Amino acid sequence: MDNRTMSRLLAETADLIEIDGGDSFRIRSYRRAAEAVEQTTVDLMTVVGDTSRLLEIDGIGKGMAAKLQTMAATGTLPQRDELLARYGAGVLELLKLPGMGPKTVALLWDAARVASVDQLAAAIEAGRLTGLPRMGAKQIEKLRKGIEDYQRSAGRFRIDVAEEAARQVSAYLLKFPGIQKVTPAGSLRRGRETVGDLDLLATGPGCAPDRAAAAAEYVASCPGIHDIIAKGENKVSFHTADGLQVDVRLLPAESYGAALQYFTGSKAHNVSLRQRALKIGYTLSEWALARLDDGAIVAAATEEEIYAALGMDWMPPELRENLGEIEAAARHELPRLIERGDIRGDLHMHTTASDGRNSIREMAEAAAACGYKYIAITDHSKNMAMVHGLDEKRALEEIQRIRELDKQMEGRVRVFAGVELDILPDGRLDLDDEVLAQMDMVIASVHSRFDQSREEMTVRVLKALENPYVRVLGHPTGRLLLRREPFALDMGAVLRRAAELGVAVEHNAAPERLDLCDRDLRLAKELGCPIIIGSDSHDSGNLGKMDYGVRQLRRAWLAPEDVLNTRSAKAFLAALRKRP
DNA sequence: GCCGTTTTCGGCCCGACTGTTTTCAGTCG
Repeated sequence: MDNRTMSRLLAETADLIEIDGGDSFRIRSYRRAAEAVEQTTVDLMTVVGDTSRLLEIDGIGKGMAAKLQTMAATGTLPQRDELLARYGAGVLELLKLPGMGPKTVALLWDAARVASVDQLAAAIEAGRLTGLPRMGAKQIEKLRKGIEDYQRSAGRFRIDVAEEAARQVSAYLLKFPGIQKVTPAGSLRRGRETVGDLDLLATGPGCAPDRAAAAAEYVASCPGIHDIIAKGENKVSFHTADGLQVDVRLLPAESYGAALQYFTGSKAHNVSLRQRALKIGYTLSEWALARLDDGAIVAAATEEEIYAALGMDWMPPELRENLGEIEAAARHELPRLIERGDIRGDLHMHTTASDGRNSIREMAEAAAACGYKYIAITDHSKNMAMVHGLDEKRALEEIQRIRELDKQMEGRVRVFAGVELDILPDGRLDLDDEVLAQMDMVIASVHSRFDQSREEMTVRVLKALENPYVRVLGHPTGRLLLRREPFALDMGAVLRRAAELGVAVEHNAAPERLDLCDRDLRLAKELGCPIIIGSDSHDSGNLGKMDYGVRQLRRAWLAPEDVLNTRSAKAFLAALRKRP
C-alpha cells in the first residue's frame, strides 16, 4: 500500500467519524495525519515496522502509528470499515456536494435513509425531504442544483486554465471606477498545479464597507457567469460556464494584507500561523492581526507587516503549506527560491521534424526572445511512429542541421542536439547507441504501456537508466494532469539510481503535465538527484509556459543551484557529461 | 488523537454567508 492510499483511508475515516458525530479534535487529528502521510517523502511501507521512524513525522502519535501498521499489514482500517458498513460507501461521495456537510449527511441518513448521491436525487424527486428540520424549499433546490453541478463539473482545473479565467475576470473588475487592484489568492497564488476554485481579491475606494454594495452588483453582472452561488456585501461567488467557481471579495485597502494572507492559505499554514499568534497574545483574522486583550490592531495593510509582527520574514506563497516554512521564517532562514529568470536554457522542445509546429531556427529565435542562452532540440524517436519520430538516418540528419544552425546563431543562443527517446516495455531504447553517442542530451521517456505493473515499470525505467548515453529521465511519472492516472513507479528506487549514475530527472513544465509533484521534487533533492526543467514546447509561442513548472520547483523549496539549467551553457554541458 | 516556552492534562483558528430561525446551526474557506 502506498502513502497516498494510506492518506486517503485516514481522510475518509475522518469524514466518517464526523458524520457519526465524533469528537471534532479527534477528527482533526485524522485529517492532520492524512496530510502528513501524503506529504512525507518517506515511503511508509519501508519503515512501517520501526515505530520510532513513524513517530518522527509531525502529526503522527502512538495511536496513528498503530493504525499505519494495521493498514500496512491488512490493507484496511477497522474503524473505517466499521463506519462504512453502518453508513455505506456512498456517504463519502455525498459529502462532496456543495453545501453538504457531515451534519446534513447524518440528518439525511437518520431521517430518510439517504446514503448516496443517487438516493438523494431520488429522495428529492419523491418529495421525501420536505418537512425535515432545516430543509426548506430553498435548501432542497440548492441540493438539486448541487447534484447537477457535481455531475457536470470535473472538480479541479489546471493552473493555466484558472489563470486565464482570473485574467478575464480581473480585466472586467478593473473597469469599475472604485476598484483599483485585483489579486488572485488561494491555490492559484500558491502555484498549485490545479485549483479547485478561483479566489480574487479586489480593493480600492469603491470597496470600502459603506460603498461596496454597488461594486458587488457590478461583479454579479460579469459576462460569462453561469449562475450566482452567493452574493453578500463583500463577497460574490459564481460559476463560469465551464464550471469553475469564482469567489470575488471586495476589501478596504487598510485590511488588504490580512485578507491576502488569509485567502492565500493554505488552510494548514493559516491554522499554524494563528496558533503562533495566540501564543504571543495576538489574534489573526482576515481583517487584521490584533492584540487579544484590547483588540488594538497591530498590522493589517500588508502581508509583510503581519509576518513581521509575528517575528517572521515574509515568505513566497508557494511555500505556505505548513511544511516547515513558518519555523524557517521565524529563524530568518528561508531559502532563496528559484525564479523564472534563473533558468538559462530550455531543454525539451519539438520541431516539425516530429510533432512540433516550428522549425529549429524558429524555436531558437523564440528562445532568444525569452532570454535563454541555450536550448536543446529533442524531437521524438522512431517508436513514436504516430508523430513521425526520427529513425537513425533522420536523427543523424537532424544533428547536422542543428550543428549548422548553432553556428549561424553565433552564440546568441547555443543550440544543442538532443532526442526524446522512447523506453520500450522491456527497458531497451529505440535508437542505436552509435547515434546517441553524437547527441549532447539524450532524454529517455516512457510513452506507452500504462498496463504494466509497478514492478514491471520500475524495472523498465531502471534498465533504461543503465544506458551510458542517457543523461535525462523524461516525464518519469507519466502524469497527464486531469486526464488519467500516472503509471505507478517506485520513485524512491528510480531517483536513488539516477542520483548514483548522475542521470538528471526532468520536471516537464508543460501545464498539462507538470509531472513531478512537489513531493517527488523534494525527494529528488533529498536523494541528490540532478534536476532539470524543460518546457516540452511543440510551438514557438509556448516557451513562456515554463513559468508554471518553475512554480512547482519553488513549492519544493528548490534554489537556483538545485537545478542544472540555471548554469551557463558550458557548465550545464559539463554537468551532463559527468557520466562515465 | 496529538502535543508541550501552557509539558503528561487540558488545551486544540476565525469570520462570512445562508437559510431557517426568532437567536442560530451548518458550511465554507
